[in-house]
Parts: sequence; structure tokens; C-alpha cells
Amino acid sequence: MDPLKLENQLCFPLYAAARGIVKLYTPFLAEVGLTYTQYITMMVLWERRQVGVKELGAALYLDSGTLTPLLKKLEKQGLLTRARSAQDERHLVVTLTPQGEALREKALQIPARMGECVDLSAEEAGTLYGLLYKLLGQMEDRQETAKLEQDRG
Amino acid sequence: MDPLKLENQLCFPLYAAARGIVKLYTPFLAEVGLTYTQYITMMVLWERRQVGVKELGAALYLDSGTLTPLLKKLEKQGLLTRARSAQDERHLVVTLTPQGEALREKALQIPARMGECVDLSAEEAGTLYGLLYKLLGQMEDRQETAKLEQDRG
DNA sequence: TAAAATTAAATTGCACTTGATTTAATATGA
DNA sequence: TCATATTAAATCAAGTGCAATTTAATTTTA
Repeated sequence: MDPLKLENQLCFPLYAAARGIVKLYTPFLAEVGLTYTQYITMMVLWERRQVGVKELGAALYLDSGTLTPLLKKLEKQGLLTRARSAQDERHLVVTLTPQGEALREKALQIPARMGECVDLSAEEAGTLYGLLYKLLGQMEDRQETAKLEQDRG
Repeated sequence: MDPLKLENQLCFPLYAAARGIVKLYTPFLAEVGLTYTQYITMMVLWERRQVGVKELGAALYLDSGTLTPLLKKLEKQGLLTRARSAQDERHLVVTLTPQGEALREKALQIPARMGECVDLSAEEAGTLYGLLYKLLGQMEDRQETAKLEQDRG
């Protein structure tokens, strides 16, 4: 078995399916004026109302290099506010605005419409979900040990 | 169950795991001077030696907007050549060079090293592989029907 | 406590991705 | 056959992602 054959890779369908799913979301998200990354950012805010950039990055596996310009855009759209924490000025706190909260109602129809695009049984979806989070967990471990090794050197 | 909660999404771990895996590849690929997208492009060339941009895009689910600049970079590195087809000048044919072929030997160690980073049983990997290709297949169908509907309108 | 280390965002540079448009070549049909 | 339609790449604009560096604030420690 050729280890460099595209069809023998597990990573490639993961990479391709992820882009494909985001592409499926695009027209639905365009109706509410969001990109996919903006959408998952808003999801965190709809859950927590207020969150630091650091925690947001931990939740989404994204760093400030991606989040800073994205949050500035969402602020400009009036969906959130950005302000330094009074306790620790290094922390920037992001807060949902009433407009941002209102957008949630419009977004509520999106998951169901996406669901119609994907035909997996509940069991298949559950299995996939579990395997993906297993992978994510292992990758977090990897990043941490790499980090520690780097600090030691 | 809140449909807009991050942890209730199937798409989010897919998106995050795909980026995470590519990040794991990065240091290994840096040793052979490739990015992940360049790596899977070379994979197609290692299999076929010669391929049109159109077929390459079909194999990788990428369009000329991504591939054109990427192929120019690989050409500049001497790994492939780009030339218009004599039969049909609209087609650009990409061909592996001896240097590109030689790079394959260096890349051969990468899949095993990546495998060490991910701890899934053969059965789990097979299940994940199957589900991801099932998703990819459904998304292809979606894109095609959307395309047809658009052409009709 | 003052210097050194650490932390959190922001910034910068590079490499994608994608949608939309443009350009060039080929195929079609009145 | 010549205008029209189609096809394939290339180009362009906008939005990520990420590594590396910088800046500002806070801790730690000698």
C-alpha cells in the first residue's frame, strides 16, 4: 500500500470535508451577514454573552491573529463591543450587544437547513462527532507536549 | 437542546480537527519545503506524473484561484513544469520533473511520523474515513444540484 | 522594590480559499 | 461560416489562519 497515495490518507478527506461543509453554510450565513468564522464566534457569545479574547480563542482553537481583525469587523457591524478589562488591562473583553442578541433569532433556522444538506443517521453523526473530538483531544495533547519541549530547550 | 450551541455542532469539530491536523503536518512538511496544500498537490503528481489543472482541481476539490498561484510556486521550485496542451490551448498540463520525483523519497517518511501523532485504532480510522467520504459524496451532489438550479434560472 | 519574566493582544508577513470577473480558446448552430 | 455559447485558466478582492514579532500590562524574584 502506497503511503503517499491520496486515497490512502485520512487527513485529506478531513481537510476536504471541512472546506465543503463551510461552503454549504455560506449561502445560509450570507442571509444573516456572517462568515462561518464569524458565526461560530457569535455562537460563543450567544452562549456566554461576555467572553475574553483568550477564552474565545481556546473555545474556537483560534489565536489573536485571526480573532482581532474578525472581532473588529463584528464590532463595526454593531454585534458586539470590545473593551479592556478594568482588573487587568491586558485582557480584552468582548460583550454581546442587543443587536447581536437579536441576530440569534435570525440564525436559529440555520442548523435545521444545514441538516437537510447532510444525510447521516443519528448514529453515524454521533460516531463522527465522537471520533472528531477524540482527534481534537489528541491534538491538544500534542501541542502541549511540543510547547513544553520547546520551553525546556 | 440548543441548536446554536457550539458543542451541539457536528461541523465545528470537523472544522477544528481539519485545521489541527494540518498544523501537525506543518513541521514535517517544512523539512521537505512544502505546505500542506502543496503536499497533496505533489501527491497527485507522484501518482499520475502528468495532470491537467482541471483534473487536479477535481481530485483536490480546489479551483484555479487556489491552484494557479500554488502551481507557479512549485514550478519556480523546479518540482513541476506547466505547459498549455497542444490539442486544446485552454488546458494547462502540469508535469512532474525529476526533482519533483526525487522529493517523493524524502516525503516517504512523513505519513508514518504523522501516524505517531494520532492514536486511532484501525477500525476507528476506517470508520472515520468512511464517514468523511460519505459526507464528501453528499456535498458533491449538493453542489451539482445547486449548479443545475442556477443554470436553469 | 526594581529588573526580569510572563502574559495578552495586536501587528506583520505569508499562504491559502473562495466568489466573481476577465481573457483566450474551442465548440455550436442558425 | 460567423456570431454565440461554452469551457479553462487567470486575475482580483475579501476573509481567514498561523508563525513570529512587538507592545503594553502584570507578576515574579533577586
